[in-house]
Amino acid sequence: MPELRPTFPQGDARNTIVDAALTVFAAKGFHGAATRQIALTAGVSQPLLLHHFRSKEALWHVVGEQITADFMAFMTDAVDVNLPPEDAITTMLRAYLNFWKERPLSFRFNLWRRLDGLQEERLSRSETMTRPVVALMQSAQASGFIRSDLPPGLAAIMGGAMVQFWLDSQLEIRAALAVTGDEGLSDEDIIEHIVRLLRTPS
Amino acid sequence: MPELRPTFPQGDARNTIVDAALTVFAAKGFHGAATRQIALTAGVSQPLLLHHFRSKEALWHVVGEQITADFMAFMTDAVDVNLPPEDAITTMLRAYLNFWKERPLSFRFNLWRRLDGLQEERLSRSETMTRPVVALMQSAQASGFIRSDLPPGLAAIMGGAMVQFWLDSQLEIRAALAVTGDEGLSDEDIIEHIVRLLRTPS
DNA sequence: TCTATGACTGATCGCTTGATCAGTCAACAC
DNA sequence: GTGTTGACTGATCAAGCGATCAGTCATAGA
Repeated sequence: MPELRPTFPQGDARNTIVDAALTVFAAKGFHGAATRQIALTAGVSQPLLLHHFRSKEALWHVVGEQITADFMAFMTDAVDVNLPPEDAITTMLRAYLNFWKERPLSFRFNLWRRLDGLQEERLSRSETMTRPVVALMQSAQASGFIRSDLPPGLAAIMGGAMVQFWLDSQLEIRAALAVTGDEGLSDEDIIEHIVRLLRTPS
Repeated sequence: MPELRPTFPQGDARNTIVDAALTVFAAKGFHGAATRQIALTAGVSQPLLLHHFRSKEALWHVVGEQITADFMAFMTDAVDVNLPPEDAITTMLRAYLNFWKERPLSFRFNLWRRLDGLQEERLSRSETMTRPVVALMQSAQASGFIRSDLPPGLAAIMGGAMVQFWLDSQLEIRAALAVTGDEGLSDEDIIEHIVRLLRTPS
């Protein structure tokens, strides 16, 4: 017997909407995205979207929270603080890079979020995400691996800055490298270079 | 004799509108900003805004072009390639940092622009801005100042990435530094650290 | 079987948006 | 004067927006 209306399993429509929201928000930002377009992308009616989420703003918030949660879970899983410092740092940078690389929509959403979000929210989120990295740098410095003339907080930040920039501006960077004929750098090359900059000179 | 309508010198209203547009665009991005609010900020009527600029998009474009032009002029002025490598690089980083620091609105506008803009436009703009820096790094490397295991294009990019990140996330960075008690880093300290990372280890 | 709950939609509301238009007024050329 | 140009405004338009509401239908507990 044919069903006139597709019956989703519980919570399925909701997830579909969140996915569609990520797609549209990532492309156009909060103000550029229309709830109607998100609903269309998800294949549901626009009132349904507002049935599951109190408002457009609430939906935006849910998408962001999910990304943060995914990221934290992923990093917690990937980073092993018991590895020797070089491996621990390399692994962490690689995990960071891969997480966002595999989620270009989430990455772009986060860029929008940084501009739209409140300063305060931004700060607490950043602190949560930075604290374990700082601790890692600190112990790697104690063991002599990270150069001693660099405050560990700064080492964490600068490593992150360079990976972030590579993710954000890969096309531009390749253009800059092409000027001197240094094309074809891989993700792994970049990580190697970053670690070499941060470690104690031999 | 009192003038019922304030008579601006030629082009004055236009400039006032551009200034107001920078303020509102920087705060809310393209889609978040309303032409009425820009006009209100400028103290003129909204139709006047569209009299001077064909459309909201055209105004956005003019604001962006002006920022790019200002930046290029400023950097051309500030950078002296005839200085010894260390001074040249330090001067350049300092100029870059100061330019954006003194223009927080332009800085924020540029962040929006990177998300809204077309990939293609982004690429050509970036190349114009990066090329002289790469050349500088190249000559600084030839003289032995910049570490030889770093492609000059990458040195330029990583220096830029760290300054950019410092500008973009100063609050977060200070929070990260506070974890290990390394507060109170000045702009000058950051520049010193960046140069030390890039230079040939002694 | 009756009732209640909740996912879901079409129609529509009130508002804001970018843009247009008719018209005013000052400045300037002739 | 006369005419033209261009800066400028109030009124207004059509479109798009987020949100609401009445109503349908399937499910589940009594």
